[in-house]
Amino acid sequence: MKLYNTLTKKVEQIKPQHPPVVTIYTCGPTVYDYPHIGNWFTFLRYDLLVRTLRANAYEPKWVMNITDVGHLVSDADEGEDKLEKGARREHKTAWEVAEYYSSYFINGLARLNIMQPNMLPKATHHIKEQIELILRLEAKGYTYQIEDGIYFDTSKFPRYGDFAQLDIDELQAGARVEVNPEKRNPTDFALWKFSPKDSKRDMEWPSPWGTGFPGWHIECSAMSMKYLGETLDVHSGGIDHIPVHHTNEIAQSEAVTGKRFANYWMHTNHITISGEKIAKSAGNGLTLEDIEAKGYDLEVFRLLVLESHYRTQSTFSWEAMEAAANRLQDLRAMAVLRWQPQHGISDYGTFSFEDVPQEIGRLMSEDLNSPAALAFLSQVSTQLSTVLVGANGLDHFILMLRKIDELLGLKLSDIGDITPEQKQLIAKREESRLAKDWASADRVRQELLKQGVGVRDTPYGPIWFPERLQ
RNA sequence: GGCGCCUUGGCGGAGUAGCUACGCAGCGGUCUGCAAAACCGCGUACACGGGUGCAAAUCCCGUAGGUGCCUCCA
Repeated sequence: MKLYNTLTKKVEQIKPQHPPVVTIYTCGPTVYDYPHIGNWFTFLRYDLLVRTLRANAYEPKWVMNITDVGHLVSDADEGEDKLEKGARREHKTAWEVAEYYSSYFINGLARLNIMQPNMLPKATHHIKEQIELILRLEAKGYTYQIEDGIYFDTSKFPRYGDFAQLDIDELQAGARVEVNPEKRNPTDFALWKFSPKDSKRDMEWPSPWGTGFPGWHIECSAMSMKYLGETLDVHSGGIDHIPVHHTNEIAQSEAVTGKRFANYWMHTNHITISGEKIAKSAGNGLTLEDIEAKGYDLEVFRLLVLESHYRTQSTFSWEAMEAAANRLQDLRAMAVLRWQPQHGISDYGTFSFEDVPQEIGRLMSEDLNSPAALAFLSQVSTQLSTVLVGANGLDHFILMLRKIDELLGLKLSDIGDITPEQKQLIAKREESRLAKDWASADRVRQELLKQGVGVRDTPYGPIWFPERLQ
């Protein structure tokens, strides 16, 4: 399987260190507010990575952290802790805020049918590991202390700017923010921050240097190494993390171990709404609830995510959601053929049922080309709606649906049968049609439509399909 | 101001040298009692200007527009 590697700027064949296991570390959410659909885009894309690895007979070992402390309003280690800020906003403690949004997030993964990570470690549960890592850095001479904390001296790590192709001097020249004048280099970052002397934080811990809390970056190194070892197979995250967060992770991790931190870096691009990026400050941070309020299943949202490639900046709009909803209806109409074997289903034309998931897997294995996989699936769906031969292919058809779901997570094989009453209505309509009682037949069709069941008449008899209820 | 990226038909969106995906919407047709269903067909898309190649949407240079990061942020 191939994946674009930010480290080498090339699409590469994945070679895990200890096949079939593939270790994956993903930068998870900072749990201080509701995630917006842009956040969910990225998590759906990591899900595709894990599903595709599994389809390739790998065993992904996936760790996603939950940042519940220390992520400051500015990545440059300035400003407030987001958790503390969220606490003030909601008149709760930082602990309560973290708990609430962690649960919400984990629940959201399930709602979106995202594969459950093997572990979802929290930063606050790994303070000891973070302190130990800072001690090791200190022992190697990478740290220094100033008034507000312990910092990593990036000038001691010569490859610092390589990963993000940063020109450090240019960054300095172009910087628009004031850097802490005590820092030795503008790119230096906090490993441990001291609690302010005049106030008490909700979250703070003792450390060899004084009471305080860990810097944002150190948690990822500490937890990934604890659970997945010193060198990861794959590290994934949002494209915005390349210049600061991941650059810092690499610096502090490789400074400690002397080994490469991750062999493959996967970065997901962002989505825009009306040509603008999603940002809380822009007020366009739609949530899953907003999608459901418009009457769309979350599978529709997943299909929309699949329709674009993870490395291109893509667009969200309600028009696009509508298109995705129509497309999903087609796929569902194909899936429910399994409940209508009297019409017969079997292998056909260009592809056998066995070939279909294989082809989808092949396309996904080419740097997660989900748009191509969907294009293929749409062709299959179109052909299947007209080719109906014999009932002996039913088992293979159901297996095909399951395998497609394993790859794409669209839950096509989960769609159940209609009720016996609804089947009776369809039979009743057939009787009316035979009697040429069109008024009665149309009345029944209307009744079924209200229940979300559409019927189309074919040479093989009536075939029902899930109709969108709006 | 610095450093990147992008520009494909009405919309979304793949493809990255040679048979011009796919979906949505639209139009025309077939089937049908009818059909909102299904199927078939259509619109001659690759920002603009140069260049390299037998061949460019695909490579190179330039122009225009957009956008990302350097603040928040996936």
